[in-house]
Amino acid sequence: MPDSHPNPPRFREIADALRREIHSGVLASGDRIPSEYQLVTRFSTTRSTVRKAVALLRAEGLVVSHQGKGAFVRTRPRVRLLSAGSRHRQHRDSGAPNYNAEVEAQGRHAAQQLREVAEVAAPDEIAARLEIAPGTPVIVRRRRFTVDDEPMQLADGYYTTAIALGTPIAEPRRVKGGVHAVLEDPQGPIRRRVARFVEDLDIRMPTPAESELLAVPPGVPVARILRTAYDTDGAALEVLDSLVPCDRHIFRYVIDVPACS
Amino acid sequence: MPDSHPNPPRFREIADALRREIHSGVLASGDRIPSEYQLVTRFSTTRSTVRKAVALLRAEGLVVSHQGKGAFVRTRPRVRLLSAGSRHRQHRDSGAPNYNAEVEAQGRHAAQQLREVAEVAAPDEIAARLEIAPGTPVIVRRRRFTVDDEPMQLADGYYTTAIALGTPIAEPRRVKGGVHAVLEDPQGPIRRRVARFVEDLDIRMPTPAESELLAVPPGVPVARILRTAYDTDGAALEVLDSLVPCDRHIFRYVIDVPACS
DNA sequence: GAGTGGTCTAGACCACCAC
DNA sequence: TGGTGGTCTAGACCACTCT
Repeated sequence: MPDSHPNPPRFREIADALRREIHSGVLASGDRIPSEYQLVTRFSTTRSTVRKAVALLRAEGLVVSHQGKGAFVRTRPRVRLLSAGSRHRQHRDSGAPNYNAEVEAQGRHAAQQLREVAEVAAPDEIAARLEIAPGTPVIVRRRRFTVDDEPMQLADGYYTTAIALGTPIAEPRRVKGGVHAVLEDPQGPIRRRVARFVEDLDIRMPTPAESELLAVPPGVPVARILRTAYDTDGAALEVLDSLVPCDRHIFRYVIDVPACS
Repeated sequence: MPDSHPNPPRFREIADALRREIHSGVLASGDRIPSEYQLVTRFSTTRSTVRKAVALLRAEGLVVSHQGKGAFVRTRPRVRLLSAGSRHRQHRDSGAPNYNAEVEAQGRHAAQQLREVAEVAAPDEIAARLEIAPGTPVIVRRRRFTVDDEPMQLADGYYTTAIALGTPIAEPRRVKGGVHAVLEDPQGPIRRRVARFVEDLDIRMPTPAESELLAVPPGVPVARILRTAYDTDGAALEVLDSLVPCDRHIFRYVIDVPACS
């Protein structure tokens, strides 16, 4: 006797019921949700229907499932990513200013790997921001940040050859004091002051390749951040192209309003 | 003769093939992708398998499907949301500084509706930022922003009664010149200067209720932004709680680095 | 080996759309 | 009316995990 599917469809009702239990705390972070067969009997339906309900929750980032073990309510330990001009110099000893310091301040262990230093043709978006022609050779430093051994961020720094060649920035090893220290070193060859950052955030779902690199479960968006650093004359010094999983971060921006109109 | 499913599963291969066609331009923005039955014959599989492949693309935000019509490659017309302290005063005549001005500058029509002005008990997150006890009565102004009649943002502004009562902020109508003008009006009762904003972005998948309010298709993340405005003494003046669909916006932050260390 | 989630087939009915 | 996507059932085999 198929009384058919009224509004809302069955799988949605099941997902709603589970979502309520998660938000109300009946199912806490890390708990295993009932197995598919348990849900089949509880809601008296078939397995594909409960699977569709669980898939919805997975797409919302509320649960993760592991073959052979079960489906679990996600935990979201998060790191705050802070962008604040006024604190930039205090923390610039890491390659990505603020990042390491922020993480350590939250009692966790931050690390970064230098994946590659190379000379490449500038991609369009990078070239536009560095104010050079697309395809011009540029230096790229590709890094990967981890927190407690979990991948947290991919960050590629781009520099014009005019700035980077002949400096530690173009060398395939870590830069003592960080790249910004080299840019600003009053005794160094560059001697420019970072006066402004412009950050563009594009938030979307990851491609399969990206979700593998960052080990993000399905249903978790990523932020693609293009941060351009300018000197006091308004010339672009660096473009940082980074990719961060949104479930592992909270973004915080501090914006000071000048007194003059 | 079931030769079973090798690595990668069938539905993933199908999704990959379609994704390549979308990214390579074979299927352009707005194009209809092949119907499910066409895909069934093309990949010689069953309908549920191709449906699962299309569901993946939908979850990635690459396609939207309409019952009875087909599935289409998504178009993403976007508005830039700019947060820059230095331009704040130039644009503050709208309720949400910068927003209207930014949109109009991009040649589109921005509008806002005042959904409600009410006195409510302060939610925890709001209370913490306003530096008052949770549950204390506060004034909330709930607004909805549209661009070319499409919902683009929900923005609820919270104010302490100490600040708002007896001012236009607590009145259920639009505030001439915007709320910030009232806060800063040198002839008005408040006379505080907005000196700093702190924005916290939490990016996640929407709840079903939220996706309905904002008319976001599945597979599109939302940003929940809590922006606190502080005066020159560091006292909180306003907390703006907003929700924006990420596929309709690009976020831009301009951060000025002070000269002194 | 029992239990779990992952994938797939085969077929059905429904709701919506365009002709 | 025929085509489209949306939902559901019933049953199968696989891969993984735990005991």
